[in-house]
Amino acid sequence: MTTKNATIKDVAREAKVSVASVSRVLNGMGGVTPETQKIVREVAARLQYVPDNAARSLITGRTHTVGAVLPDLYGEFFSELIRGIDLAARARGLHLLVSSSHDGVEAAAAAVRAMRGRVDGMLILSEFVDASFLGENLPANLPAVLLESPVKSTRFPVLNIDSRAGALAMVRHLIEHGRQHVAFIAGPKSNFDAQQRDKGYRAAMAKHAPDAPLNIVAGDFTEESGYRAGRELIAQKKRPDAVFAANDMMAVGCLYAFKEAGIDVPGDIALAGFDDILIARYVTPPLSTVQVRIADLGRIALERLAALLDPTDTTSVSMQTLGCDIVVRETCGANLGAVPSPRKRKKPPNT
Amino acid sequence: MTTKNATIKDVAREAKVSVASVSRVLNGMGGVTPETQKIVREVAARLQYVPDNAARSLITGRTHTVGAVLPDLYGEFFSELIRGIDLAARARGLHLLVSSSHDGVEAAAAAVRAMRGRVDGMLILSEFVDASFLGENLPANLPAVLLESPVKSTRFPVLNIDSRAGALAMVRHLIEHGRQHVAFIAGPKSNFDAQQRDKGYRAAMAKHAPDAPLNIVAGDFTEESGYRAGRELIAQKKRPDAVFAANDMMAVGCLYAFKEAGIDVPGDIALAGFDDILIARYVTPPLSTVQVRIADLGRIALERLAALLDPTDTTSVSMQTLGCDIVVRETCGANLGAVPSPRKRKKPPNT
DNA sequence: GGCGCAAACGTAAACGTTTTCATGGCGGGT
DNA sequence: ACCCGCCATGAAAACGTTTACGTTTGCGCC
Repeated sequence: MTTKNATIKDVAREAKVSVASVSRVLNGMGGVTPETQKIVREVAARLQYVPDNAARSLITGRTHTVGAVLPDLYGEFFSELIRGIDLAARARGLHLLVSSSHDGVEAAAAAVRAMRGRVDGMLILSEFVDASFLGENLPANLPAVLLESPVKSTRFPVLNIDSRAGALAMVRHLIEHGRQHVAFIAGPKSNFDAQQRDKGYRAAMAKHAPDAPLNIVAGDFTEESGYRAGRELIAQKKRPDAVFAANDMMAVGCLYAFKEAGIDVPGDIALAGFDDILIARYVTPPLSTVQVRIADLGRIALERLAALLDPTDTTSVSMQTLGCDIVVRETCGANLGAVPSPRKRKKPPNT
Repeated sequence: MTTKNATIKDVAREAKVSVASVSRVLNGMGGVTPETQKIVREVAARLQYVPDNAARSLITGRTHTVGAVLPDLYGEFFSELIRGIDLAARARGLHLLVSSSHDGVEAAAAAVRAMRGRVDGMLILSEFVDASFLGENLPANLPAVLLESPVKSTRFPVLNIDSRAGALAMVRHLIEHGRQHVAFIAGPKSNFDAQQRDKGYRAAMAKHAPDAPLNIVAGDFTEESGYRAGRELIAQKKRPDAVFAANDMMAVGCLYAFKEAGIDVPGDIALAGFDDILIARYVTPPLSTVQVRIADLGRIALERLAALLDPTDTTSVSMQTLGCDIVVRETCGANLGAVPSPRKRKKPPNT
């Protein structure tokens, strides 16, 4: 009998009760005699009955699914993010519909629209999303949480990483450890995080090294651009004694440029990045950086969305910001006594 | 009017036609006058009508969604796999429901069952899945494709990475470049890939270095275990002149052990890993390894599943194996003239 | 002008649930 | 003994589609 899946009616017939009672039992609604419950459960198990989700959500209007709309996903950031979301979703009995890899505003809009009726709410991380985008594409009454977004909305919670504070802390740390001229390798102008990190750099310089000149070179988050930036910094007549890159990949590229030029890190120039990607611990010397708890970001985003979905929850829409921690390794020069040794990971990597 | 979404009936009423005609127009079934079509489309657009997926799939039995059940995956493998799947799914107008992070057979079973009625087919990658598991948990008639699985089934296509061949090629490569005693750091015994790599090592030794003894030390895919294995190998009275680790993380751990002991890599001992994780290029010296095209794995898996879903497609159920490429960097000692320089990545890392 | 046929269109059943409402039985309080 | 209310249960409506089938309409042809 693998040919047809059992329905609630089959269960009702076999158990000699009505479909209503079966539904009540299986949903734990009460109002059913223990004996009846027992029979129903037995029959359901025997027939391998599993409720049809389509029918269920047709009538209830709930899908128990949330959508995650992400940009072209690549690497650690997104795997960690999804991981955090997935874990939190599972804990709440929610399913996760992902839609990643859309690289333009059109693709993002299509992704959002296509989720209509499939999800109870959405998590959106996209640089293309602004207020008007949401107005046009998001179905009415569909809750959504925005990640890493500059939009200030009263309709949607926004969850951001406090990149600015992280950058500020790192630059201050460099200065407090004796560096005077801290240069900054910027990220793409259109990127929200890049902007925040730029602001953090400027704020730290203004506050803690008001006499030092700002020294900002362009970058685009790639290792290649970090390498170019590194060479550019070396060529300056007055070299900086510290470099803060807007992300780790650029810091790594910069590190290679310095190595190539025979510059000692951190002796001649200190270096720091942002993100704490896995590679950071493995370059030589290990890279000091700013850590973001990405899985937490995903988890919290999902929790906020879940709160929106829960009618009994009355927490108001708001904006929230997640702090980051600076991770002192060797390139920043503040940890010279450290002994390099194999690092333990919390979990085994997967094949 | 953000309060209620329009239904097909609203459209029918406004357009002064029946719901059947609206359905026909919107699904392009023909049998409708061009003028009527025009009116219907206009009204539908005006009301922002979007068909309800639940109702639709209730009646058609199709969800246009595929499920991906994955183990507790970390890092690159996960993100690349999802990436490949997602891209291919989008190309076919399919949605992707992911369920990862289940670490036991019970969790896997629950994940599979919960997809019942939500998906048209599933992609399953889990060490807990075998024939009896599928029989018990997979709903009848639900197509599925198994990834990285030892099961031989006539009901499901299986898609594997040819880890064995990759391992064999790498060990042969080491031997062909003058190494005699190649040691192997094994992975977890229960892991399918680890088993395959073990077999590849044995096969290569048997064929290309029949006189050399097998030298296998235990590991569990963690860096930590690689480090321990490295120390163990150093302590052997007759040290190997090459080490092949079953994955890159262990190779990295081993590399640290060798560095700590003042052993020159690849001068004294050559080293190679498996996976080509991002870190491999960044350790010093860069790690030679075996590359797996993970995104391709995901893409092909989805394509096979899509073929299963398409009733007009008659390709028969079968097993398929994906080759891997060896990546020669510096630790294997076959590329001594190489100049370290910043590597370009195809894509910028995110954030 | 009547007949038949095809095209356009409408009616209603069906999908598998949840949920409202009605019904019957039964126990307890007066 | 009677009535009231509660509890377990069942019947049926409702959710929004698709689609099989029936009905109308227009048209050509004898």
